[in-house]
Amino acid sequence: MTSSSVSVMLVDDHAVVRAGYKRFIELDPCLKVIAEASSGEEAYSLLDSRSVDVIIMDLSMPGQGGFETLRRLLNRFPQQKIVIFTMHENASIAHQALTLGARGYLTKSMEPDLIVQAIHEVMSGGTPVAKAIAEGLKELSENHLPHMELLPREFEIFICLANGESIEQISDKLHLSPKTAANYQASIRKKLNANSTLDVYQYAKEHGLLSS
Amino acid sequence: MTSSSVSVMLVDDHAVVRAGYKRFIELDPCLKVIAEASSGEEAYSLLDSRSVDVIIMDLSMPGQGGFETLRRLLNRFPQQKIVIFTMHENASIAHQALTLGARGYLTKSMEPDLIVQAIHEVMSGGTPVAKAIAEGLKELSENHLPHMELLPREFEIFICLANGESIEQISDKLHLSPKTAANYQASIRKKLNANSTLDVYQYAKEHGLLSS
DNA sequence: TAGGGAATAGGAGAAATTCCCAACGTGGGG
DNA sequence: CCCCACGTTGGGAATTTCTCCTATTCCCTA
Repeated sequence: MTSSSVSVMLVDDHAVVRAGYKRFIELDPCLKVIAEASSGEEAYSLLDSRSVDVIIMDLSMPGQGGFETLRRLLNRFPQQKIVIFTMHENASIAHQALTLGARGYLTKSMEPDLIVQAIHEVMSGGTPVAKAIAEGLKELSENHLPHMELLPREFEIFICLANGESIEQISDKLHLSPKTAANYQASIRKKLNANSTLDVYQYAKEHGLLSS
Repeated sequence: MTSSSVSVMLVDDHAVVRAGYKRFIELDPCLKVIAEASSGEEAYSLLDSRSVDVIIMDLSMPGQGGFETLRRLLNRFPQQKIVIFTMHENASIAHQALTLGARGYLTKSMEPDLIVQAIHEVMSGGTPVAKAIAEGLKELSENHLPHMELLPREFEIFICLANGESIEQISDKLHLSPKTAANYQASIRKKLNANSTLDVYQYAKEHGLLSS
């Protein structure tokens, strides 16, 4: 069971959105929103003067963004419970956030009462993750990321593709028949579960595989 | 018509966010939120049974997206006052929305009380636009970027493409023949001087036109 | 009321993609 | 030493997608 009173800080750059959280969170008498911040920097300095049990934080914020904020907060306050609450329905992003130390990953499309529930879960040591995201995370299975099973040449061509090079440019550069390059592209897409050039690009980007 | 009482409908896919609007809007006794919808389709059907003075609508929504919703609503109810309220701080997007017939363009980073003020402005025939956006619009009319000469429909599809949606997804979402969507893609690529999906994506990214 | 621009979509040919399969080398295990 | 497994390379054929052109419809405006 949870403690009698849980203090919460909201971090979101949109005042209107914070008001939305707040309304739902305060429906639960155990929860108290005792601070709000509209940026990572603000959250950071607020924590100097008062501590809170849980921080609910958006990822898309002006300034140095959500990830950097998360990193800094946890660097200074390693035990701080921080739950991400964002519009990004993306398992790779969630994975990154959780790897950095977030204690939960909720999305704005969730039913509001699940948010309250999630706060209690965090307080009792759990790591609430939005259902759709949890499924995505499972698929990703860290040890066996899709791009790990690309053959050497496939990987090489994958990087070219992710950098926006065309089949023709690649086949030219690597002295391959355009056919071969196209065949590689097909098998790469299959292994990465990508249906388009953009998917390939985004896969690479999400996994930090881009040269640029 | 004096604003003794103004009826408002909120359209946003995030319940939590709607709660935020609502709290602020209802601080003004003249304004009454009499309906909420979480999608364009829902808004559309709600309007069959009741009319409202002003619709406050987000642009990023699942299903048929904000632009398509705007287009359809105004097609059916040409006089309907619709104000966009979104996180997109981008003048190009605002320009498109206003061209389609939106009566205002507000952003979620605005001071909440300005939203209330903007509703009154719309009721008296004005077109409230977030300050930063208004400045951006001015600049846009002075410069001339390739994407400015995309037709409304082209622009809409361009945004979809830049977000990685396939021709099939787009034609499905917008109720177009795949042929039509493909044709749009061709003319978009021509106008933007892009040769691939990735080029389109990168153009959008460089100009801050992406949803994510 | 005629004209023009926008939206929609079909057709034909070109291009890209996919899937299947074949050839070739190389290196390690029998 | 030989053979086989596997990575690499690409051809062929069927399929899908893309491009360019054209046509239709609708709506707005002069």
